Amino acid sequence: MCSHSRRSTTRTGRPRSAEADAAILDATRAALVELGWSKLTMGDVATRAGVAKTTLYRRWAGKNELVVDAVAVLFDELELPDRGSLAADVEGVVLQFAALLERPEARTALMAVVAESTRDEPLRERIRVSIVDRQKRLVLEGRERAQARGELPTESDPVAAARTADLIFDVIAGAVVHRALVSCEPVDEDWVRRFTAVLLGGLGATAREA
Amino acid sequence: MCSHSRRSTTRTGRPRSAEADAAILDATRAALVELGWSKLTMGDVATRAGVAKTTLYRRWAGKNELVVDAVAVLFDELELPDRGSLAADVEGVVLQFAALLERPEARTALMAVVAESTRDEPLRERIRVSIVDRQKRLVLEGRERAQARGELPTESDPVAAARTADLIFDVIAGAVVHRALVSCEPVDEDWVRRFTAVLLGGLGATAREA
Amino acid sequence: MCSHSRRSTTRTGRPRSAEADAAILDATRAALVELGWSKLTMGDVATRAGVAKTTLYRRWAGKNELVVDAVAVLFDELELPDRGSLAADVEGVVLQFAALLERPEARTALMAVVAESTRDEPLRERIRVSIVDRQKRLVLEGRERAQARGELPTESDPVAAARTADLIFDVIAGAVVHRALVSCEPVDEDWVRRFTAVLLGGLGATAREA
Amino acid sequence: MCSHSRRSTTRTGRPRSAEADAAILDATRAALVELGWSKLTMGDVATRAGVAKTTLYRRWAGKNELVVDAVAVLFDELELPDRGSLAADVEGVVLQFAALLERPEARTALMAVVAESTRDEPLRERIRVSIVDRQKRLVLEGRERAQARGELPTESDPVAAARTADLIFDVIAGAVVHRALVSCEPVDEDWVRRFTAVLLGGLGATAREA
DNA sequence: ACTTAATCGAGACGGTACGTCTGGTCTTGTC
DNA sequence: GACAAGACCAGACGTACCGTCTCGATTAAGT
Repeated sequence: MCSHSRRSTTRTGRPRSAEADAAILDATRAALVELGWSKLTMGDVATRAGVAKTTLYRRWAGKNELVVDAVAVLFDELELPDRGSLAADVEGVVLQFAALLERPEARTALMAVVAESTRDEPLRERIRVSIVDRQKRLVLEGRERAQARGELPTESDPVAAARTADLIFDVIAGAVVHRALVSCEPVDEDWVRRFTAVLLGGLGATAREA
Repeated sequence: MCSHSRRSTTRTGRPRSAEADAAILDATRAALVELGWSKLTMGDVATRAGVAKTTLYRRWAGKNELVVDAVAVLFDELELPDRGSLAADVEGVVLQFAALLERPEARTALMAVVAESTRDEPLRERIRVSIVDRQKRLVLEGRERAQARGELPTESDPVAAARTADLIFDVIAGAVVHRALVSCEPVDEDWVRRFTAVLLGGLGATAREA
Repeated sequence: MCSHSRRSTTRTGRPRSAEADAAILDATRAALVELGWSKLTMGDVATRAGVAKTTLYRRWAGKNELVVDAVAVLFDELELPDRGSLAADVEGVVLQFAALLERPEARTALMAVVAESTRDEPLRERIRVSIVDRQKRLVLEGRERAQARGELPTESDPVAAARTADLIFDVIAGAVVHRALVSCEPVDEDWVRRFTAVLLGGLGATAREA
Repeated sequence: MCSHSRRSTTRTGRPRSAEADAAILDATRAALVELGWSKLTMGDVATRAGVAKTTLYRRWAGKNELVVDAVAVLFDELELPDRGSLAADVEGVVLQFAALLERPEARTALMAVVAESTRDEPLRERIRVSIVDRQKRLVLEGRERAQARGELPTESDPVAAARTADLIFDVIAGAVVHRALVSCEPVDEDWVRRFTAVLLGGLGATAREA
C-alpha cells in the first residue's frame, strides 16, 4: 500500500508525516465522492488535506496511483462470512461487492483506473496487487470452505484448479461490475440468486462431465 | 449514431459537411490508437481531421461524446454467425468480442467512457444506445436461433425472458471484459470453451429446475 | 425585408442596398455606444442590422473602415455659426467639437481608428477624407470670415497661409481632444474662453512680428 | 510603475521573478514595434519573453495594462534641458516629445490605450499615473525655471496657476500628438518654432491683460 | 546544544489543453 | 445574382491543472 520506498542507507532529516498520508487519502476519497474521477485534481486534494502539492507528489507519482491507493482500502472490507453453504456464501459476497459498487468513490474510480491501466503497465500491476488480488482471495477462500464442506471435490491438478478459480473470478466480478456500472441495473437479491444459480449450476455440470 | 439533431423546421444556411463528420471520427480512432484515451485531445483530433475546433464542438459536446460515437461503429462489426449449435454460436461471438477488445482504440476507450458515465446520465444513455444495445441484440438473436433449433424452450413469460437475457448478457460481456481488461489474460479458445460450458451448463440446470 | 416591388425592370441588383447601408451604420453606432470599440464585433453589427455578415463584408473591408464611415457623419453636424467676432466663432466651434466628443460613439471610436491608422495607410487616408478634412474646413471658413471682418490680415503667401491654417487646426483639435480624452477634464466655457484667448493672442503676437 | 502589489503581511512561497518582469516588458515593446497594437497578442508576448502565459496574467490583467507599463518607461526619457530661455526650453521638450512619437512602439500604443481608457476607468487612472503625469511634470518644471529667470511672473493664486498649467499642457501635448498622429505631418524645427511662438505669444498676451 | 538534512506550507514557474469567441470566407436555398 | 442563414478554417482569448521549482521555516536523529 505504501508507495514510497525510503532510501535504506541513511535516514537523517525530518521524517515524513504519517498524518499527512492519512489526510491525503481521506481527502482523495472525499473529492471522489464530490467531484468524481475526471474533475478530481491534485491541487484540490492537496488543499482539502491541508497539505502542499509537493508533499503529495513526494508520495505518489500522479492521480492514478493516488486514487488506486485511496480506494484500495475499500476492498479490504470485503470478507467471506460463513453462511453454511456455497450458494449462500457466493450470494453474500456478491451482495457485499455490489454494496461497494454503490459507493460513489468506488463507482467513479474503479473503471477509471482500469481504463488508465490499459496503457500503463506499472499502474496495472499496482491495481492487481492493491485491488484485484484482494477480491480474488475471496474466491479461493470460498472454494476451500466448500471443499471442506464436501460441496466441491478437491481438484488434483493445481494448474486446472487455478484456471478454474480465475474463470470463476472473472465471471463473478465481471458480471457484477457490468450489471452495476454498464447496464446500470440494481444488483438486488433476486438477481444475485438467479446469477448464483446459473454459476453454480454451470460449475456442477462441468464437474459432472469430468 | 448521428450526434446532431437538425432543426426540423427550415434548413437554411450552409449544410454541415458530411466529410468533416467522417474525417473527425476517423481521426478520433487514430488518435485513440496512438495516444490512448487520456492523452487524446480535442485540438489534436481537429488537427488530424483537418478541421477547426469549432467544427468539432458544433457536433459533439466533448471528448466523451465524441469517443462514444467514434468507437460505436466498431460494435457494428459484431455478428452472430450460425455455427450449428448454441454452444458454438456463443463461443463464436465471444471470440469476436474478445478480438474487438484487442483493438487498442476499443481497449482504451470502453472503460474510460463507462467510467465517465457513472457521473453523467446523458452519456450513460448515449453509451446504452450506441454500444450496449448493439451487443445485447446478439444475445436475443442467439436465443431465438437456439429456440428454433429446439435447444432452448420457448419462454412463456416475457418478463422472465427479458430478465434472463439481461442476466446472460451481463455475464458474457462482463466476464469477457473483466478477463481482457482487468485480469489482462488472453481470451483464447480454451478459456472461451470452459466459460461457455459453465454458462450453458448453468442455464440448463436452472431450466431443468423450473 | 422582402421587397417584391421590382417587377417593372428585370433587375437582379440590390434594391435593399440603401436600406441595408443605413441599417448597418445605425447598428454600428448603436453598438459603439453600448459596447465600445474593442467589444464591437462584425457579427454583432450584422445581427443588429438584420443583415448577413456577407452583406457587411461586401461593403466594408473590416471593422476599421466600417467604424470610420459610421462616425464620419457625426462630424458633418459641426458648423461655424456667425457669432460676430473671431473669438466668438472659435469658442462656438470648440464647444461644438467638445459636445461631439461627449457622445460615447465618437469618444470610443475616434482614438481607436487613429490608433489603427498608425499602421494602415489606406485607413489613414480614409480618416483624413471622412473626418479630418471636415474639421479643417471650419478653420478655413473661420479665417475667411475673420478676414472679411478685417480681424485678420489677408495672407499674401498661399503656402504660409496653409501652414498657418494647419498649425491652428492641430492646436485647436489637439488641445480639445487631449483635454477631453486624455486629461478627461470638462471642456467647459471657462476653459474654452481661456484657450481661445491664448490662441488668438498668440496669433496676434506672431502677426505683429511679421 | 510596478503593477503588482504584494500581500503586505507574510511573504511565503516562491517569490516572483524580477527577470520575468523585465523580459515581458522588453518582449512587449519588441512586439509593438514588429506587429503594432492590434496584432499584438498575449501569447506571442509570452513566447517572446520565454515565459508562460500564466506568468503574464499573474502580473497584468490584460493587454491594455501590459502595454501601458511597457510604454510608460519611454516617457521617463523625456527631460527638460536648460537651453537658456523659455522659448528654447519649450522647443527642446517638444522636439523630444516628437522624437518619442516617431518610435513605432509609442506611436501604435499611445492612441490605442487612450481609446481603450474611454470605457475603462482603472485603465484611465493607470495611464494618468504612468504616462500623463510624467509629461505634465515637464510643464511645471519649465514654468518654475522661467519664473526663476524672470520670464514669467509668479502666480499668486495657486488654483489659477494650476489651471493655466493644465491648459498649457493640453495645448502642447495635444497639438504635437495631433500633428504627428492625426495630421501625420512632421514635427520639425520649423513647425516647433512657429508653434512655440504662438503659444508663448498667447501666454504673454493673456498675462498682460491680467 | 548543535549540526545536518529531509521535511513542511506556500506559491510562482513553464507548459498544455480547455472551451469560447471573433474574423473573414464559403456554400446553401430563397427571392 | 444579391440576400439571410449559417457552416467553415484559423487562431487568440483567459482559465485550469499539471508537475517542478524555489523559498523560509520546521522537525527529529545523530552528534
